[in-house]
Formats: sequence, C-alpha cells, structure tokens
Amino acid sequence: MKKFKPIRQTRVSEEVTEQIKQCILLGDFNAGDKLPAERELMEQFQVSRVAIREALRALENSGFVSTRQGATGGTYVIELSFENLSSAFIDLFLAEKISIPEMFHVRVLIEPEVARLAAMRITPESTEKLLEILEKEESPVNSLADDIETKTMAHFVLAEICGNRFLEALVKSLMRVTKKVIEAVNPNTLSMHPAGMHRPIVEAVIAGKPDEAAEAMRRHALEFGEVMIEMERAHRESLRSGFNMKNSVG
Amino acid sequence: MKKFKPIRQTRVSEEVTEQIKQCILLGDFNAGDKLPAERELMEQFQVSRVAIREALRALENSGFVSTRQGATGGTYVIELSFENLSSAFIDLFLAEKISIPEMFHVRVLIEPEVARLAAMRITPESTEKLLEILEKEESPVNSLADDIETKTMAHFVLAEICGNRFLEALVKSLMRVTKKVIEAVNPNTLSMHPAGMHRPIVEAVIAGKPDEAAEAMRRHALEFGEVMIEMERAHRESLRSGFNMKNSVG
DNA sequence: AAAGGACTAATTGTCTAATATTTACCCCTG
DNA sequence: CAGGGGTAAATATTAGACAATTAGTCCTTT
Repeated sequence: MKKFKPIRQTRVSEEVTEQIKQCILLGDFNAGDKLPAERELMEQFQVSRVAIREALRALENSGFVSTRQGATGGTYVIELSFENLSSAFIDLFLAEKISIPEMFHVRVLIEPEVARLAAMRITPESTEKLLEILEKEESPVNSLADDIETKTMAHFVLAEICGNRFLEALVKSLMRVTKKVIEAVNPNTLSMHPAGMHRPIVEAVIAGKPDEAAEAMRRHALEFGEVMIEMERAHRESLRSGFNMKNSVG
Repeated sequence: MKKFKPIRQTRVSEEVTEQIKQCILLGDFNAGDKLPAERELMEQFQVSRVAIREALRALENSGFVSTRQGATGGTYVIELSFENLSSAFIDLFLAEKISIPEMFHVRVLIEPEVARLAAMRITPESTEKLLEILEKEESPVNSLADDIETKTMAHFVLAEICGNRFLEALVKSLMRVTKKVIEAVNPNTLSMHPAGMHRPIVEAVIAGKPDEAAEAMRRHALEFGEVMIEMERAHRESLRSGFNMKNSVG
C-alpha cells in the first residue's frame, strides 16, 4: 500500500528561499555578489514582492545574505559565519533548555583539547599574538566591559590557533553564552579572578607542550566553571528571596 | 572623543519580533499558547500586517512559534528544540565552513564522555531501551533508510541517557550532519559495517562501567570516523575524475 | 578650490485593501 | 447516522502606492 505521497505544501516564500539558498551553496552567487533587486526577483520568480521579501528575510536570518537600503543598496551574499550557531545556543539558554553546569561540563571537555591542539600547532605569529594578549590581560583595565572583552580573548585566539573550525565555532559560541550569563548574573565576576589567570595555559601552548597546556586549561576551566555555577546559584537564590521580600512587603 | 553613538536603525518587524520573543522567554506565553491573530496583533502593535507577518516568520524560523492556516489556525508557541542548532550546523557543512575530519575529531572527543555519563546513570528503563535497540540493530533490515535510522538510534538514546542536554544537543546535531554526509556520499556506508558494531559500547553502559564504555565508544568513533573520512575523500576524488571524464569526452 | 546644499535615481521599507486558500465545525439530507 | 455542503475564521498571496534611505551629481557660495 502507501501509494500516494502527501501533497507537499510549501509556502511560496519557502520555495524562493530554497532556490536562492541552493544557488548560493552551489556557487552561482559568491560572497560579495549582489542578488537582483526585489522587483527583479519578483519578475523572475513570478511571485509578489511580499513573498520575495519573506524569502530574503529568512536568508538574512540564517546568515546567508545582508540587505541594505539606499542607492547602492540591495541584497548581498555574505560569508556564512558562526553567528547563527551562537544565537541558537543563546536562545536555548534563555529558554532554559540548557543549564550553566551542563555548559561548563562541555567546556571542561573541549577546551583542554583546544589548548592541546594549539600547543601542537604553535607558530611565531601565534606566539606573538598570545604574548600581546597576556600583556593586555595583566595591565590595569579601564572599564568592566573592556575587562570581559580582554579575558575572553585568550580563549578566542587559542580556538583560532587550534586549527579545527568546528571546535573554534563551539568555543566561540560558548564564550558568547558565558558572556551573556555574566552580564545577567554579576558584572563583577571576571574581575574577581586574578589578572594572570591564563598565563600558565598560554605559556604551555607557546612552549609547545600539548599535555601541559591541556592540563592547565582543564584546571582553569574547572575552577572558573565552579565559580560561575556558584555565582549563578547565588543569583537565582537572591532573585527568589527578592521576590519573597516584595511579597511580604507589598 | 567618541561622544555620539550611532542611531540604531531597526526595522519595524524586528521590534515586533523582539517584543514577542521577550514575552515568550519571560513566560507571558507558554508552549501551546496561541498568540493573537495577525489582525489583532496589527492593532496592538499599531503596525501593518506585513510587519507582523515578517516578525512571525522570523520567530518561526528561529523555532519559537509555529503557524497553521485554517479555522483553528493561528500562531502557536512551541517548545524550543535543537532543530535550529542542527540546521545551523548543516548549513555550515554545506557551505564548507566545517569539514568531515573536523567534525569527527569533535565526535571522538565528546561521544566517549557521553557513553561514560550514560554508564554512570544507567537505570532499568534505559537498559531495556538499549537492549531493544541492540536487538533491532542485529536483526535483518528491510530498507537502507531503516538501516541508517536504526544505527543512529543507539547514539541518540545514549545521548538522552547521559543527562547533559548540551551534550545531547551536540550529539544529535552531529548525527544529523553525519546522516546528510552519508546520503550525499554513499548510501551504502553503514551497511558495510558489522551489524553488532554498538554491542560492546551498550554492554559496558548497561554494566555500569564508565571507563570501559568510554573506551569502547572511543574505538568505535575513531574507526567509524576513519571510514567516513576515507569514503568522503574517495567521493570527492570520483567527482573530480567524473568531471574530467566529462571534459575529455565532451 | 573647497565646502555645503539641492536635486536625482535606485533601492529597500511600510502601508492599505482586496482576493485566495485552508480548515474545523455545524447543519442538513438521504 | 454517515456523508456532503456550507460557513466562518484564520493565514497566504497579490497588487499598487507611498515613505525613507543613500550614493552620486551638480551647482552655488565663500
């Protein structure tokens, strides 16, 4: 039996999205290229402008194109980045589909490997970059935002050095989520850590000692993770008692 | 200097998206709830229906709501799932921002941990599920699609058992990408593997032996990864020579 | 010459209003 | 009481107009 397949019911805009996406993936359009104007696409696809716009918006949301208004405006194909991955992660956290401890468990798992790989692939240029970061990290900071920025940088650069773009994407996403958490929970978290917290890791990487780098990173990730978990727990606690106070006062 | 911040220019639809998203995240709307009809939202937000529709479409694309046409239709809030994460990964692969070897390196890193955690949390119910899967896996298969389905199931269930939803999301995404690759490269890949390929892993998990489970999984992931990498290499090779043949013939 | 302003053309952004399509539900008939 | 047809509610799609943004051109004024 089962002779008839259900009629596939797709929205017009979805078909447009799919066609354009395929063109981009197949290389008919490359990063930097300009897609035809909306009104032209309208004629080519023989659908209304609304449909075209919905399709372009979908492509924009998934990071394939970028749209500008104005004289030289239009829709331009851009390089696919890790942005979307990161925001998918962030959404999952905001919706409480993933918890902080779960995230740090993964960090403890993958970041040592990143450090290990980085140590195996270290070059003079990378060394220089890392030394610059150490210096910046250990000099006095101006603002809190700068401080957070500075202290995530080491992780970012190590991820870039490690040579595995998948790991790089994961680490960068994790750092972005971590940043969100810090902003939400306690802006002072990072400052409470010693300025030289990354030095042992970076030194082992520069020395080209994979095992030591991995171990140093593991220790760092564990320690930092525990602090963050405790901090978030305290934050939630205080929120709850805050609500209770409100109730008892009001 | 730097006294003026640039005027942030947001589209109307983006503001609508943001407001609705916040409402969902803050729990004003829960999964299953129905958002007001487009025409009503139109009045509430005081914008045109086009803007509302673009906003709803964006929310749909990021997995927050689902829209149905018809009498009991409308826009319904749904549970955020890992779907978006997976499709972000798949896009990155299709755009060649991540390679197969890079992916398998990550699999070798995380799947043993998944197996380890599963072994530490094994329950009678989980045991039963795993035994069922083993049985299914080792019985003759009907179709190829079923075969692939069956052989990914073990990984899925272990990921669910492991108790870390982040790891679970990663494993499921990785499996989905792997499936894509298999479909693209060679539909016969999985069948070439022995039917009982997951037995050592599952047995160690059921026995509650974390280290053995992790080691068994590591071996499996390494082996399977190498086969896949080689297969994909061969596939690309054949594609190239195929093109060359075409050229020499045409 | 240089700076600033006005105009123009191209493009996306937004709105309004109408029509098409889908779907659950009610009612009616045989 | 089963099946068919109508109805209402909602989204899907279209068309056309107007608003806003932006780069470039050209012109005027200093």
